[in-house]
Amino acid sequence: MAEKDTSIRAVERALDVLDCFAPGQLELSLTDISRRINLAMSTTARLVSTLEKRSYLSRSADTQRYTFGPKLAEIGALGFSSVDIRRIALPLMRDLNRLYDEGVSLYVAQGEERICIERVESSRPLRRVINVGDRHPLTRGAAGRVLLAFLPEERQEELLRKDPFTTAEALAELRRSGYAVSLGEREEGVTSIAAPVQDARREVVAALAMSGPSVRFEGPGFDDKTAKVKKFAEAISEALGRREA
Amino acid sequence: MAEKDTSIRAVERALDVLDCFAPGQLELSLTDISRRINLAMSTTARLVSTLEKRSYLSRSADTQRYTFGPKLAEIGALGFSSVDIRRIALPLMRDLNRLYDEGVSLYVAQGEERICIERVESSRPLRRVINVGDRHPLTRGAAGRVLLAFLPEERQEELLRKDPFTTAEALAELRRSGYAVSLGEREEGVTSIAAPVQDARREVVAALAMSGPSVRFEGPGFDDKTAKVKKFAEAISEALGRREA
DNA sequence: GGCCCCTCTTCCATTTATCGGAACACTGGC
DNA sequence: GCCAGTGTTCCGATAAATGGAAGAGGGGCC
Repeated sequence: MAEKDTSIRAVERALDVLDCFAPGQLELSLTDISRRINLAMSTTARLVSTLEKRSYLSRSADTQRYTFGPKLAEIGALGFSSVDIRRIALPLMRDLNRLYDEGVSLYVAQGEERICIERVESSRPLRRVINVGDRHPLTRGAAGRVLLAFLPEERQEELLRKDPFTTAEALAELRRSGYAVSLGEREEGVTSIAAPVQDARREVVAALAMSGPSVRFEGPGFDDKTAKVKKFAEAISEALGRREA
Repeated sequence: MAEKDTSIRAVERALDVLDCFAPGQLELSLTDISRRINLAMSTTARLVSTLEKRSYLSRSADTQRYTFGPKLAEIGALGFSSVDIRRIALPLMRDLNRLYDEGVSLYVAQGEERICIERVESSRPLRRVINVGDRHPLTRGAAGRVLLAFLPEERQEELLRKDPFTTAEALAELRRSGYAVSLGEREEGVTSIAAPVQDARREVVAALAMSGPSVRFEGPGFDDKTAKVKKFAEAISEALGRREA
């Protein structure tokens, strides 16, 4: 990617302000920042004020010094909980895909839906094509049920009331077994196996699913595939920082 | 704090770009962004290019779409590991302070030093005054040893080689007992009790310390104070997301 | 294969936002 | 009371930022 020379100076300067903050340098005065970025006080004040207005910086009422604002924590958390999950999961998804040459997807919950955030496609001509960005109800499909099963209980009840496609008992069993299976729920002749992915705090942040034509999933190899999906979901969880119990 | 009306438009626009990204909207094209912020394609391209140059955004080579860049994850993590630890810990530090009317501090490690990032002072005239920002060697003092004890082993050995004020055996005992005590190490007549604070991943990210004149710490109440410091350090750890073992 | 539409890049004349210096207010230390 | 340092506000000057236009490239459709 060629680096353009037409960047915007004011924006670079604002980012220079953010770069002033570092471990051990948690709070800085206006003068501190002005000196580090080597700009006039009035210029620095305007930059800092703009970042503060947008909650990227906060100003302490008592010390009048600046720190990172809540917006950065929010963006940081968002960044990690989406893009980095994909990056970390993708190599393992490819490994799973290579084992069986079946489609492997990663889903996250959003509202009443689940969204595919990463996908490794099968090379076989007969395949269930899924695209990154595809959305489906949480109540439908194996990956949906996996995500639904680990939502707060009242949230589960609310969604089940609206679309009683599965039951609280089935979700409890899912939490026990650690995986879900759907046989042609969204598409006739398609089977899907899904398992939960946890982060460092043992929160379920995604569902790993492997799916394909039912003719390839039925029979003696089914238990092996189920075990592998669970194992790879565990591996992704560990890669995300979840420690052994 | 009066909100200034003289913010910098180009900076606001760049932040508008960052605000386009949201859960479920992990990747956006240039056109997506341009439409959301209602600016010309050329203007949007320059804004996005500047953010990409500074690693606040990344551009996917295959899809040509933008996502949050590594810099935001880095800043987000930094923000949480410093300012939010203080905010979360402060109410509990105040509670501990009220129990005994002694000074309560929170330290983090940086390089070969520890830094005081939060402080609740005693109201008594005889007190050991400590300021936010104060730095001391990791090898000295109760809080220093607490932080030192949970560093990687080779890092401990390196620091002990430079300043053999404590021993590997003492650090092992500290890890076992869960607290450290210093009697006049940095200042004659001052006692300090410290315990480790963990985050959601069970990493020791800070040391909670209560200190004051030794005349007030000696005697029958010492064990009670020690137990309380440990208990409050646990409470702070739980508030930071660390689950029960 | 050609056409159309959309995305994206690059360039440049114009506009105005951005800039920093200056003046001033405020605060803490001596 | 004075001084030094921090921070705020204002304004004339100028260069940065802007958006429109032209064009390249790619994908989909016929």
